Amino acid sequence: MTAKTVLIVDDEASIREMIAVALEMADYRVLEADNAQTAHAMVVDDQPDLVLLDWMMPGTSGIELARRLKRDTATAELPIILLTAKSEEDNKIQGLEAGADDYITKPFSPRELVARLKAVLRRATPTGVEDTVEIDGLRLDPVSHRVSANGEALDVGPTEYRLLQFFMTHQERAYTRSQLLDQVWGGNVYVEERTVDVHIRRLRRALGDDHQHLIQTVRGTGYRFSTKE
Amino acid sequence: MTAKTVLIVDDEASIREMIAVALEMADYRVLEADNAQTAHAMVVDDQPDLVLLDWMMPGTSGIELARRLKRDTATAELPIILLTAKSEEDNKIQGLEAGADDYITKPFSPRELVARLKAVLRRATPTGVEDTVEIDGLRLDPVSHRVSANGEALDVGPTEYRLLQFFMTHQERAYTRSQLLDQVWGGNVYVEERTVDVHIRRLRRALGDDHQHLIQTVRGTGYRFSTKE
DNA sequence: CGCTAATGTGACAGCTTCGTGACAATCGTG
DNA sequence: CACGATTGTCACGAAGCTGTCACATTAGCG
Repeated sequence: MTAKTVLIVDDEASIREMIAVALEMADYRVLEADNAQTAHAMVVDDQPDLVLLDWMMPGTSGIELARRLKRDTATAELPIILLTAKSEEDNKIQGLEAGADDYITKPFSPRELVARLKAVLRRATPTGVEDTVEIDGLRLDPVSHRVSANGEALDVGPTEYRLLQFFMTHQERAYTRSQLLDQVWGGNVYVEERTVDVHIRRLRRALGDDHQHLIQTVRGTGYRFSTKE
Repeated sequence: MTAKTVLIVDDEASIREMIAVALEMADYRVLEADNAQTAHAMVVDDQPDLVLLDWMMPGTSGIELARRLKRDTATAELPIILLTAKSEEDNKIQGLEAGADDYITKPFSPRELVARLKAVLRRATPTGVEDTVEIDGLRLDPVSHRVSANGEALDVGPTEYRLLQFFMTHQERAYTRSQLLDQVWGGNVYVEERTVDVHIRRLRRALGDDHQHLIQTVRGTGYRFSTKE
């Protein structure tokens, strides 16, 4: 088994250092970032297996970054452990709601940190890598987060990307607007059902004349992705 | 799709009224109760699909009722949305711990209320799994929501689809027009019986020459789906 | 072979669902 | 903070579906 990579996000260098040492002794690869901005970039570029995220940071807070990562399909599966200086319940709950998989209250022992980190990694879905899907000349690459038709790049918005990814991995099946909202938008969003129509429209337009027939309307029900007919 | 029933529990008549109007405009059936006692009785008797529960009420508080409903297996699955006048985090947390599926802070817009109610109901509704049926080269696939004859897709309207699905899962048995209206259209619709004939006609046409013999007329009674004769 | 009741069929007005462009609010970014 | 991108919502028209009718056709019966 190859060593797991952990991204530490904290603005205090001393803490990063302390954690890094502990993790390296436990045979993890370590990346560091001191703000949410670069952290996000590193998640995209280096694809760590887990993120250790400080709750309190100047600028975008840790929790914001967590939300952002969980919202994006490409990074939604990435396990996150929140570090929090306060032991207040509020933080715990907000953190877990934001999608964190665990949280650790400072001060903590390196031992404890490593133990919980292992536990989270163990729980983490082994899916990890998402495959590139190519159907009928239409190609979606989760790694580069790009869509192309016959080699030519298509301009697809974030929501349309998620929608397309969902469809391409769930072909030949009709979904109601409700189900799409659940699957693509996420369970607890309060959005009108007709909004789905609009994004279907945007996706169809982005796919161009060659491929929009793949997104089919199932009258009275919803939509379906299919190569047939 | 049958209308969902929502039980509003609040001691202030004016608030109930406001909510009731909003919900009725969105095509929900509305029940009202002004205390936890009667609310509990109505849950048992009328089996609403969702409960909108005020947090602050004289006597047994809303949260008590929520706990009680969640504790009882018969009502544990019933989604509950808490209404709370205070925006304090504490309430939110207690409410969610008591088993509420969502909470809304007053004041709220009717729009928001309906939107969140929809979202909660969406999550609560289990997706029924239905099997593909294939008879004599005619195939109906509930998953892709498609009908095909010997592999070729058929263009079937929504009502004809439901009609065919019913027939294919209830072969070799004659149904009166009245029974078909009950089973396919749904219990409480007022529709002329002859309307069934028209949809039978449309279904037969959609099935094409190869398969329309499957839909048989039972003179003086109604229709039957059968491969025989 | 006529007669009658039951069923088949085409047409159509009204209704529902879907496609689409516009727009304001929000988000992400420099 | 300002700009462009993205998002959710709406209004309106187009397209499709539904229920009903009027009339044609058929089955059953004496």
